[in-house]
Amino acid sequence: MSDKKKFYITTAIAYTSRKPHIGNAYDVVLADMIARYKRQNGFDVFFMTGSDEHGQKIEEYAKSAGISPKEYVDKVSDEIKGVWNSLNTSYDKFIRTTDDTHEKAVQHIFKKLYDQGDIYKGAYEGKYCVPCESFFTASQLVDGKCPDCGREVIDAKEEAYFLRLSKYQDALVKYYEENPDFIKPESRKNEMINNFIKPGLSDLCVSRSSFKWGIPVTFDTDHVIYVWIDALSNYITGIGYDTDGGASEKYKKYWPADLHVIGKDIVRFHTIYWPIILLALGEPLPKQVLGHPWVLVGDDKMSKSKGNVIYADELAGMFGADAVRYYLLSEIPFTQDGTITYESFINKYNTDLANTLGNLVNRTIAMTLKYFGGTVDSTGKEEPIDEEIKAFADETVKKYRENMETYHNADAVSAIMSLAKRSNKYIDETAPWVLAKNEDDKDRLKAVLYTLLECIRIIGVLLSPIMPECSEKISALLGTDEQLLDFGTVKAYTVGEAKPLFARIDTEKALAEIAEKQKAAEAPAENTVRLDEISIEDFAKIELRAAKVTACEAIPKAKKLLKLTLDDGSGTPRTVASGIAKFYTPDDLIGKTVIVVANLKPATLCGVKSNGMILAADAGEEIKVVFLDGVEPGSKIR
RNA sequence: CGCGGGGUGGAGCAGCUGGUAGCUCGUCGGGCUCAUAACCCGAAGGUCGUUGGUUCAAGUCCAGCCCCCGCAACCA
Repeated sequence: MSDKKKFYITTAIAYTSRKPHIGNAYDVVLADMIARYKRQNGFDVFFMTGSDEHGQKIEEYAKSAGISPKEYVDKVSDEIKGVWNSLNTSYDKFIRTTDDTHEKAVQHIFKKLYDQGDIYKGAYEGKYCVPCESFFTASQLVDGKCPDCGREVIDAKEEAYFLRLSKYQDALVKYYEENPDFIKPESRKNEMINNFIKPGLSDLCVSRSSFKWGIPVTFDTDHVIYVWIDALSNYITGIGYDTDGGASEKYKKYWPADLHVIGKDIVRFHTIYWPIILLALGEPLPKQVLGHPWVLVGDDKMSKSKGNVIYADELAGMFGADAVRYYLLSEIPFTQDGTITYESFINKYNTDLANTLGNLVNRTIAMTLKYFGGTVDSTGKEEPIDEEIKAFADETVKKYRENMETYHNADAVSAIMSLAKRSNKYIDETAPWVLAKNEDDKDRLKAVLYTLLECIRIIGVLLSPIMPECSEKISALLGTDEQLLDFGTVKAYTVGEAKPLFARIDTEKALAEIAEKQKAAEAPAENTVRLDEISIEDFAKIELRAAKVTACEAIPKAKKLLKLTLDDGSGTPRTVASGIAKFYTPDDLIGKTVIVVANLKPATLCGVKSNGMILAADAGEEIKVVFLDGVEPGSKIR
């Protein structure tokens, strides 16, 4: 029986639609750092991550891949594990929402909430257009009619199950008030309160009947349990929660979670829906939710279609897991989105890891070997300057701890690097190579090297949650695994052979290699994906006409939309909305002739009724409208 | 007036409860040679988006405005 304090930490479970990119991996690396830090500080840590494997999207992806959803998620789930493992993450459990135990537990949870009246069968009520088979809210209607086809709509309902959020609203607000640190960073809390709670919570739809790939509602098999209850529950089902009160020892020990580490995009689910589900179940609420920012590539969100995705396991393959962890943990700010590019990655690697840290260790070990055959102890002659660096080391440990406790990891890392820099400076100040020339200075030289070795040892220990491999290498080099952070704990050193910790990267060469690889990988990418063959008859169904832009204006509420008025030769002006406002001004377009898809089903965008679309090319980031010269409006195009 | 975040030396960021504007990279000059062409020192460079207010004192508090970025509005 251990009397260690427990610490239960989770990441968001990754959605198995496709292989996770480095932004998804940040979640797990961050959680892993915290888990390792807590372990190092004597906590009994349980660290869980996993994959979220249900939903319509997966059903569709599997279908287009020609395999069953289960086969599909098995594959992606393995990929996710592979990426997590490539980053040396120390999770204790990887839960999958297709695990039998999870599915059963979720069904029990759903049933329990239903039985006690927190979930009820209701209906989406709305306006329904029968020919279009679509639901609309009153606000979507145009003149009270179907915004798509303009026909009359009828009142209609679609059955679904709902969770009563309103019932627990007050309890939730109270929890926020009593636990001011529940949501981190603070700004996200304000967002939740202002955006969702203040206006009043409306009940949440927790089932779907439009797709099958999910956990069935036991007592109503037309319905499948929707993501909220399914995915969020993983945090308790994964450690053995049981609605019948027969929860496992593990559950009793670890719940409530001490920290949910998640991306900022799902803060709402973890700080409103999840607590309410728990309130309804009568279980304690998690102590804290950390909503971290995103990792962007350059200025952009990563996305496959932009071709700017960076994968963590590939980076780790090239430069090592530690380097990837180091970048993520030192370069991503606490509240704002961070950025990664190959250039910045390599730059950071070279300056911090190779130059500052690696070189410090290397030169110190080399001198210890050269001047003392590798063995040095604390009996050397001290001088006042030694006190300075010792004080600096103590200060570093303090700063590091403060920042680690509040998850300001970038600041914690920068404190460590400051000590490495201070140590490099100390070498310059003491000039060991000068001392080595004079036998009388031998004692002084010993003190200098001993001081450096102690600093390096401390650096190594501090780094262990951030770069576990590097930390181990350092302790192997120093021949000690002493974890105490007090300066002077280790009295004597016998060092190993000097080996660079991080080899410098030749930036240009590395970038060229990466570019090469990308080119090879990009060739068969989305741009060149071909659709199925169609017949000439199919093509003939599309009516393309030349049309002259007679008027054009921006749509006030829309950022991307322009409203065009076209002369298509029919005599009546045609209105079309087009998402090109970022690339064209109205003046650019007026008087020009474009190609319009004339028989496209009308739609309403931002309150503008659009009859057709104009043709434009995706030119990288830009969109270029296809213009025609010298063609009469109305001319047929084929 | 949909919601939220942000605008700090060339780039990327710190600056919590107000009192000499910091860090990393980059640039320029110098030093050293133990070390991975690494390390150390110095310098140049900021009206802290803008206007007004509170205060003995404001990036730091308040108000208005401008710009950027997310989300939402199903970019036909």
